[in-house]
Amino acid sequence: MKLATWNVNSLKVRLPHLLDWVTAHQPDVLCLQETKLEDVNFPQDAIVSAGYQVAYCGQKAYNGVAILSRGVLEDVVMGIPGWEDPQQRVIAATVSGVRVICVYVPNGQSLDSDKYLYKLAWLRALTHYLADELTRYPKLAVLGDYNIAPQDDDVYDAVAWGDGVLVSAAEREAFQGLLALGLVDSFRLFDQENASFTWWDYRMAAFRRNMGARIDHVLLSQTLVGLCRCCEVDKAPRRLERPSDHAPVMTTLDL
DNA sequence: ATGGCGGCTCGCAGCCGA
Repeated sequence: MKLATWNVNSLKVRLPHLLDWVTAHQPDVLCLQETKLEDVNFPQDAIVSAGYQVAYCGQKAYNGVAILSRGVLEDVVMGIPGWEDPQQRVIAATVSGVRVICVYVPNGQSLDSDKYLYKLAWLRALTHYLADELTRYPKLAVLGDYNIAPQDDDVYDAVAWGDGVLVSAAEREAFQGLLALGLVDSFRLFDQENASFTWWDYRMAAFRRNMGARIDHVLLSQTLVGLCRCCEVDKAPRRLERPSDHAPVMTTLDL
């Protein structure tokens, strides 16, 4: 079973890239973030024609998440149950007995912003949600754009990056709190190239210079860790014309 | 690195992303 996540930064603009990519890589499950579409505008027909079932929850201009699946999507849940959030950032579904949760963690903007406080509160709510989900689903995968680079080697230059969003101590503690639940960063189960990133700023030729950050992650419960065969970032779509600023991350399970 | 890009909108300027 191939599980993938991709922040597409507008599904309307990136739909051709998405259709090419699923044809080339044939993921069984693909989690999308930043669809930036109201549900009435979701390109359901094109995705169904590509052979996928899809569940989505979006809004105008910002945020929006979706799960595409080759197999039947069951028990779809939107948002973090019991935690009111006007922003559409979470969707969950069960596929072949695997509980898949797609997350788009808030960016936070800057450490002195209200958006940063929202990010930290949001991460606390997510942590409680995932703790509960782990008691219900031994096979749990949490994929998405976490907007956190967990370690210094997950950014191109930790000194230059300083103590901003993506790397601040409180955000990294929140990420460690997810791992403390028993979730594992599947990327780090395997040898990886140095300076492996999933996001590069559009500005300053950041991709060409590999000035990026690893902020998109596939976390697995212990049961799935034992079945995990590989995890890789596919940088190819970032080289296309009008790319998303994020690359897809793909984790393969022996299922 | 934060002007510089690229998405969005009660659009042509400003907000947001990361």
